[in-house]
Amino acid sequence: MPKSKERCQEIREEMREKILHESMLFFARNGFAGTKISDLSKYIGIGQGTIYAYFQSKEELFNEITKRINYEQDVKELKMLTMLPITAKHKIHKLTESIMKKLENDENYAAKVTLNTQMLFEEKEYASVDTTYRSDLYKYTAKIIKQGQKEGSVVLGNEIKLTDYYWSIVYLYSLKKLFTAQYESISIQDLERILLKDGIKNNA
Amino acid sequence: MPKSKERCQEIREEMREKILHESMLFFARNGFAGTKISDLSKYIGIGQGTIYAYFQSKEELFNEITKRINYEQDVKELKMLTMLPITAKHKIHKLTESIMKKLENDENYAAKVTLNTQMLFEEKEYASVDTTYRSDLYKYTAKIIKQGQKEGSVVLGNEIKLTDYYWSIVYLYSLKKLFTAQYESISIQDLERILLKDGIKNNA
Amino acid sequence: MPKSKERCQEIREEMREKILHESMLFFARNGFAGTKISDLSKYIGIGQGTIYAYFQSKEELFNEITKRINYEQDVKELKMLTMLPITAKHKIHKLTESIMKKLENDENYAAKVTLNTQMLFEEKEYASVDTTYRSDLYKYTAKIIKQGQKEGSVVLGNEIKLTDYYWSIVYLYSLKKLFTAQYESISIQDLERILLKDGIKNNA
Amino acid sequence: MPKSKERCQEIREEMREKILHESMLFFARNGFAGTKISDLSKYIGIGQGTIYAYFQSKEELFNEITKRINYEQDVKELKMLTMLPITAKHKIHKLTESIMKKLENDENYAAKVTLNTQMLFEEKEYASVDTTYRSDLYKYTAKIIKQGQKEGSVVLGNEIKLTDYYWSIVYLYSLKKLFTAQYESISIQDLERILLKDGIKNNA
DNA sequence: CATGAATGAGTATTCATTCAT
DNA sequence: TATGAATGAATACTCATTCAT
Repeated sequence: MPKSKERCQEIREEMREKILHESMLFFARNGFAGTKISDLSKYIGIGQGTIYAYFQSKEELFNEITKRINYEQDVKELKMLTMLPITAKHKIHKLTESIMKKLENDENYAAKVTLNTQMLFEEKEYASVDTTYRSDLYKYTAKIIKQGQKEGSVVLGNEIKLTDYYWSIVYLYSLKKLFTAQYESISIQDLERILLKDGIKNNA
Repeated sequence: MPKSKERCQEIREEMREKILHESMLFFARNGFAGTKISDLSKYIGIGQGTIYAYFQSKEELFNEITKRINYEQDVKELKMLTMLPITAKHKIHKLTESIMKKLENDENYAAKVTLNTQMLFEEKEYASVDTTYRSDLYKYTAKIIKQGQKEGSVVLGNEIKLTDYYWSIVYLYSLKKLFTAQYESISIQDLERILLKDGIKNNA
Repeated sequence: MPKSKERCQEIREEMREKILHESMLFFARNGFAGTKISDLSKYIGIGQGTIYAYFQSKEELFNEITKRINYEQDVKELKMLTMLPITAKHKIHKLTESIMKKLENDENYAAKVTLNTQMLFEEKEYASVDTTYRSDLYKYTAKIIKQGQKEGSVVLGNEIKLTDYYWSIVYLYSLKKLFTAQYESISIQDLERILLKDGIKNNA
Repeated sequence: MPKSKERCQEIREEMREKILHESMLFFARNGFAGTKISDLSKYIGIGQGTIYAYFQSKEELFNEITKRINYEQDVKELKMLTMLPITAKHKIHKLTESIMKKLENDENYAAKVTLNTQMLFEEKEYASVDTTYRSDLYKYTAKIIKQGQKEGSVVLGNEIKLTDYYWSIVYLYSLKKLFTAQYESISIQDLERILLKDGIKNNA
């Protein structure tokens, strides 16, 4: 009995995870308004009512998902990268490589990024856009850019704008991966070039 | 009577244009599912019924809009640019300049581009994505890229992929213009860098 | 000027008549709820607004029409027939003949009868059904039936019920005329037989 | 689970039947255009949405109902009657009696007949009016009439026209039953007289 | 005065949410 | 607890009525 209670809790948690997980992709593909609960539940393979056993409303589910999109791990990685005693060019290469790998292998990475973009476009206050994770991700990227500009390997210009440019392209290719059938990623070099001065060696 | 009949036709055409024009922006901002006819008609400043006097359904209106998004002018310009006896680098600079100017001044340019992107993501055959205008735009851009690669001013790589990369970023900044309050465009140099090898002089 | 005023009045009256006349048939065919003003006006060959220049509302038009359905002439004829010094059998024959002729030749007779029937079926008080004209028509018909029953030529039974039976069949064939493409009327004998005892000679 | 699935199917079928059944009467009373889904659902005692869980549209529901109006049982009965080794007069009496009884006791009989009439009047091809059931019902009735004419008990005249006449009156009294508050049926003799020569004994 | 485009109240239909099983 | 049928508020669409021309 006591064990079953725990087990029960576990099962609940599992189902909740499942819903959250599957919904992320579905919402990312169809948007909030374009997602019908009936379709979503069919997609997940559960009854419509089940969703409401775990979430109060479609909106709560969506919010929960977007909350989930946490870049903790990403931020942590990036932070460490920032502090490494290597050239900015090298850091940018590492970062880009890591992003492209995730985009390639982690299906949810694209959904995560896409939803994040969607949120920005919802009728929420645009001011509050700079949620923590984002500002952190940006902060560290900007730091690297600044370092690179000093070192002469990164193009000149406002580092925040360049940061935004760089990440926007990551968003863009997340969208592409999510929506286009025969997705073909850009190369690491192409993405790097957003920031790096194009030495002859890069593409030679 | 005969004159008034013509005039009547004219007025009808004007209203149709008005609806089409205003709806484009609204749909671009809110998406198809996210657009309510009641809101849209209020936004346009007409009665709900009026919309149905010109279009059979919300869907038809949307389709009509997307059909409207024609890049004829853009394609024509680009075609002429392609054939000019100047360096690819110069052509790319001209093209980029022209795009940025449109993005800055023509509100509908962003909507056009955004809707086009949305269309790509609808549940249509992804195969048929390469609608004419697009393929034309791509065709000429690719030509310039090829020229540039020969001339040594453009980065190496598959010219179609590079073309897609370049235009994708135009889409991206159209989205940004449409949806973000304090939109700040990238610089011409930033966009050029997608294609051009970065000579030291560019950003110095 | 004074003449033009009269003429104007005349023209107005003509148009009103036209609308009333054409609408009768249209309403008879489609019912009140099934009639759209847009369709009706197209059918009449005038603008929608014109109808509202003569009638306050769709309902007023309909009411005006039903008011118009006056059986004055019919009642007068029947009254005279009733008082004629001839056998009931003869009277019934004459009446039946007259009805069949009208049904055959007067297009509006069928519409008139049909609308009258429709009115009975509307959510009006069923009690008030016995509008004057009707009660008059019924009164005189019943009188003839009574006479016939005394004379032995008419079937036995409640004379009101028989009256209703007889006229109902007139309604029925009005409907048929109005709605069926290849309308074929019943014969005078068939209708008479509702009331008359069938002498061998009748159909021999 | 397996049992519950069957049961579920059963329940679905029941609801569908219920909607179909109740709607028949409502449509018969109010016509297609005159029937609002909101009113209908209130009348049935279900939510508006429920109707759409079983039928795609108001029109489909209406069509389904009219399809439902099957006279199979009636046709079967009549067919058997036709083949009985008795006089046509007797057959007509039996048929008439049976009809009057149904009209009296089966509320849906009137609705069935009324809707059938309404269908005839819809903008369908009038040529295709002779749907199977009807032609069967007519075929057998005509047969009896023919027999009666040979036997001398039935009035002369085209048997199809007489058949139509006879059934039209059944329609008529179905309408009356459905729509008039104090419905009073005609007598069996009155209906028989449409076909039978009036022997003195009949009404004596 | 006649018109038909524009309007918005009214009606059909959809879909988030509830609830009996 | 999971389900999916039922619900009705929200939304798409229609049509009687108005009004500028």
